[in-house]
Amino acid sequence: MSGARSGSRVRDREGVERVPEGVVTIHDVAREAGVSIATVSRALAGSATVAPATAGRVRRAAAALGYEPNRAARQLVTGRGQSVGLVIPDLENPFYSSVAKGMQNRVRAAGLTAIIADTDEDVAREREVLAQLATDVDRLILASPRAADTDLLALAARSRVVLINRSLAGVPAVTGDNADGIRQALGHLLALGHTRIGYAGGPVTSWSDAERRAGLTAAVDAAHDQGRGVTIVDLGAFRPGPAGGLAAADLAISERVSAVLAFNDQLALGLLGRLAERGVAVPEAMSVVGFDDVPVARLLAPALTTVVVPAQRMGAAAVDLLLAGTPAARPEDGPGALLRVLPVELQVRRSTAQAAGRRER
Amino acid sequence: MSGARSGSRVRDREGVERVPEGVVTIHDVAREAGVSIATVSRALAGSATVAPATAGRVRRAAAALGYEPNRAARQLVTGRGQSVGLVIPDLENPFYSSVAKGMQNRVRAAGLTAIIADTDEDVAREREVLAQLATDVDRLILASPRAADTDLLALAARSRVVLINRSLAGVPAVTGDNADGIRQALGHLLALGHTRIGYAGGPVTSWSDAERRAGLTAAVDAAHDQGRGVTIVDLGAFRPGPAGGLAAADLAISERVSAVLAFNDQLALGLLGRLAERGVAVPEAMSVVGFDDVPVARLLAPALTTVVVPAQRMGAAAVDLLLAGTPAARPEDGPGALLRVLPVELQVRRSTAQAAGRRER
DNA sequence: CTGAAAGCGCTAACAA
DNA sequence: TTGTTAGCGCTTTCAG
Repeated sequence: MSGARSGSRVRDREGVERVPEGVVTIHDVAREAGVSIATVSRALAGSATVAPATAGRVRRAAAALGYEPNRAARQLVTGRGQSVGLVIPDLENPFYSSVAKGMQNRVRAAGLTAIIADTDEDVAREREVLAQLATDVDRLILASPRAADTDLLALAARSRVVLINRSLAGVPAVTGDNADGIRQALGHLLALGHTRIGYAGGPVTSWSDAERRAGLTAAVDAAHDQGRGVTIVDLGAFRPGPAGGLAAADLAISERVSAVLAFNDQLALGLLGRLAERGVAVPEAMSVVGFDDVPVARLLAPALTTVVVPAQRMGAAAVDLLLAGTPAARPEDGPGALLRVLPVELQVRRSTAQAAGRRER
Repeated sequence: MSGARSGSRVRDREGVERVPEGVVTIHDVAREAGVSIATVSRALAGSATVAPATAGRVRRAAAALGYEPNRAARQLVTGRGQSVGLVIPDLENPFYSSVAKGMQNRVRAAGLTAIIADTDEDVAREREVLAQLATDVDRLILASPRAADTDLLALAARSRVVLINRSLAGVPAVTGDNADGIRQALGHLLALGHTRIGYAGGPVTSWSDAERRAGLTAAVDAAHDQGRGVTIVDLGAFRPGPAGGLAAADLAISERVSAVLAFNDQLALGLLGRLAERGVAVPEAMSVVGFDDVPVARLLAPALTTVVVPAQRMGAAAVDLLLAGTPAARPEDGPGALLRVLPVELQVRRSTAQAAGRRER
């Protein structure tokens, strides 16, 4: 094994010395600093067993040469990759864009790289993506995964996994406080005098939707206990894009509800658009509440009343959980042991008003 | 060098044979198929110099064992990575979300992985990101880069680079037809009788904005040649987010223009919001035209008239250009040689109407 | 505290 | 057509 192979290539065909471009290896640094490559490796890794003077010399040499360690080589020997994967249902959904942004920022701050994959809200696609990603990434963040519990568990057994908007025994996860969010939203509508309220749900496979529905049921029960009557009309399950909101709007009108709680802002956006098209004034004739608070929500006319979910923070939190010494999955712990629930808050804007019947107050 | 080291680990401490999980190497496949690792490598790479029978055996063995080649190892030896990087200014800008989505889809279809990095519309951040990315990716797609020509050229000399929304001598690029788009938009406004039109520009560092301004000037000159008078009021340069649109709206009002051409939809969104806030009816009192056609544009009330730029297709096209045998950068060719200009089309919706003075027609 | 040396899993000459 | 072998650049024992 010849120890001095690199460096020769810093001379081009004319034999002129040039700055080695991009191909500076650990050997070059070693030669420059007058030490062995092992020492360079240790010094740059911040090992305590390197004399301060030596370490300084190495660091200076590395900087002077513009040395950047080769990630492939490092990964090959350590077996641990330098990247984390993020799987999200739809990059064009602003909520996930924000999650991705927060995640990507934090990942890069940690000196790692973020690999992002989009599954188009499709289970089969998700499976493909996961299989492909699993081969070159051993740390994964899954946002709103549609996969079955067993598949997720199998994945978590091989790789470090953090879930966003889903909880599973023993797998660390980050979610928003769905039940509380829907409770706040319902409370707001009740305070405005609405008694017949539609719920435009998300996909049946959505864990978040299940949580929000459960929270809604609980909140309705609580209201009844306090002697307040409310009727929730289940408008159905919709694809969580604006298109789904169109259908939901028509249903809301024919069901004669005075307010609609939408599974997410995308749905609410579609609702607003269709309602305007059909000449139903918002909020005068119909109140609409969203969920997520995507950036455009406040720019709409009327601005959307919605539950603020800290999307970027969720992405960042997931990274933190992933990078922290997450204990191995232990199903005995049950869900919740590693669950980070972020608080959410209702943001009242222009899309909600008093129920029509109560207008005279 | 011991040729048979792996495989021993398929027995765990109790000595029970198990399916080797995730650590199947080329050696395991070679043993299973009864050939050498070199043959496995060739067979799986689809080399023609392998006997069909052997190739079949290898492929079967690989499948049976669930073999997935180690990317780090491959990259280390070939020097060529399996991933392509995408650098975009802002993931939360829906236009770039779409670009990212199109890019990511195509990249994954090609069996590669997409690394996405966000620069927050910041030159310094972009530099950082580029430096970090350059170390582990040798194929890069840069969307609307803010970096100086020289830096970009230097980068292109080391890595395969494709630009989106920027053109540079010898570097392949994909853009929308900015001049034509603005021409269509202006023509629409002229047809509606507007004669005093505001232009809400993007950042001064934006190549797209420069193109659109140039296109606007040319279109105005053409109009004058046809005896149609138009005055374009430069409202200024704004950060391309909705916040920028707020300021632009106030300026548009005080400048008494009857229509505004916005650099992009984000700006238009902010404009619409602020205009509504100030009680200026759109389109009755003020027409607004955007650029990009982000998904929400059609959902606004009023729906936004805008220039449709095929964002996803741009992302995909950039990948195609990147993966095709792109010729090395040859500045002699000048810009244009490797430039793929995608057609754009004005989509007329509700945010534009006849100029107030002409209402009586 | 430092250096020598052994590979990580794979591809690509070079032989056979 | 196939096998042998030399590394890719790096981390990490194991000796000094």
